[in-house]
Amino acid sequence: MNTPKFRNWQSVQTEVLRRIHAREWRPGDLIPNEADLALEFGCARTTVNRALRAVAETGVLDRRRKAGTRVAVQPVAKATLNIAVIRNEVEDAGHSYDYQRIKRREIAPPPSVSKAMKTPPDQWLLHVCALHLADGASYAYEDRWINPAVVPSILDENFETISANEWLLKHAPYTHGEIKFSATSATQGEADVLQCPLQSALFTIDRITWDIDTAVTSVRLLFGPGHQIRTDI
Amino acid sequence: MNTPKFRNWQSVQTEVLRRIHAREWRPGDLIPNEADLALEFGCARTTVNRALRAVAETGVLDRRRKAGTRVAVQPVAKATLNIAVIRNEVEDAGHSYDYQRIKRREIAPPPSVSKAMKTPPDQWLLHVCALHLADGASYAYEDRWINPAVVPSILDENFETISANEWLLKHAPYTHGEIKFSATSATQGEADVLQCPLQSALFTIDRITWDIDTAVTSVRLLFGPGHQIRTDI
DNA sequence: CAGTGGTCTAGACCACAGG
DNA sequence: CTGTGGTCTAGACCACTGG
Repeated sequence: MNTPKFRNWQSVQTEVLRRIHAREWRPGDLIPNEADLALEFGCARTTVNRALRAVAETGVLDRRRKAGTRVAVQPVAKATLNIAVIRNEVEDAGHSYDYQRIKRREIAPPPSVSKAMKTPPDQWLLHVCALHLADGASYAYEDRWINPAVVPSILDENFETISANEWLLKHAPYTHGEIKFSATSATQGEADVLQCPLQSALFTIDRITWDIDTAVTSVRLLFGPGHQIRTDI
Repeated sequence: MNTPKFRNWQSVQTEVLRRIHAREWRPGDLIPNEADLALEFGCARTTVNRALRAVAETGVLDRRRKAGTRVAVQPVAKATLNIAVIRNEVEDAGHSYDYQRIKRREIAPPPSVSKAMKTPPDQWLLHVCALHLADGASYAYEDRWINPAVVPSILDENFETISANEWLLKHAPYTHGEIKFSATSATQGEADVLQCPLQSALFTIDRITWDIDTAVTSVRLLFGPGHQIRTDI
């Protein structure tokens, strides 16, 4: 065996990716098990495990006990999007951030919302609408419903200077959530607020977060025309 | 110390998340170092490391050598999207998949494409347009440019029965890429193909993949109105 | 049943960056 | 300089699951 030593899991990972890329290990192929690779690479099995696990997380390898490790036939591209607080998103892009509260009221939500948040239909929620601006121009419109049962102190906040977006992150813990991305046509009201033509295609994010089994907040973010989010794969 | 034993890294992770959630460790707080936690939890430091690393990957913890581990002030939500082969996406949703090739030609691309792919302006590329259908209805329109220099054998394929999407995944390796998500308005041509109204808001994915320093393919996917992609956070 | 990946341990050394 | 996380090792046992 004239394979040089691999000293760390990153170098093992690189070698594994090289073999896959070079078609030494083809899609669908079973690759050697961890113990054999450890022997070949001259390192501990733990190190090989770490490397293979990292590769598997990207979807390039399929690992199953007893069945072994295979090169994925159709590597599902896993795109990780970082959904930051809008203020940070804007400022990191080098623009000045501004915020305007548009509406704040306590009202029973439409059925679609109470259903999604699993709150009683007659239970009122806090409804906050606001506009996020970048360099003075409309950037995103936020339409949010908040369950005051989770964080009662939120009723003391008028959201005139701080966005619900930031307030919640700071004060309301959540355990899990769901995000949906879509494209929607600007309604007249949305077009007015975002200062764009009627029916403009708006990049849309719908997010709902939960604290164990209670909905914390449900929000729809509408981004102005041309907005895009990017990520490397 | 009456803390019960934590036997595996998942349980340590759960406990860490519980403390953060319960505000025992607040945003910005420095938490004990790995060695101390290992002592408290009655497990090896390696195990604590594994747990904290997992939590840090989700953005809930910030870890820095010497500075220690802190609870993130603004946990950037990391949404991982699985971009699968369209056929699988459709079939996994329980629909029948169908495919129609619309166009295939070898032609010099518009400047925007040759620039993005860093190919000479006069270098011709393979241009393939196709429609993906779910249960017989338009699902997504694919507009793709392929660099034949990377995989010359692609010129033998007419893409009448297999989509470039699948062919490339099987035959063309790539090392990295970029994905952009946005919303675009349907042009007349797009509306015709997707059988939707003019100016419909279309969820759009632009992707370009590279093999080291050579562009493999650049593709735009337009999804029909109402399409959304979701993920848990 | 048996082979594979999953994980734990104890100890060690190292790389990095804060002070 | 020193404390922290990052990683490696060798060995061990375990959990799952394919055959």
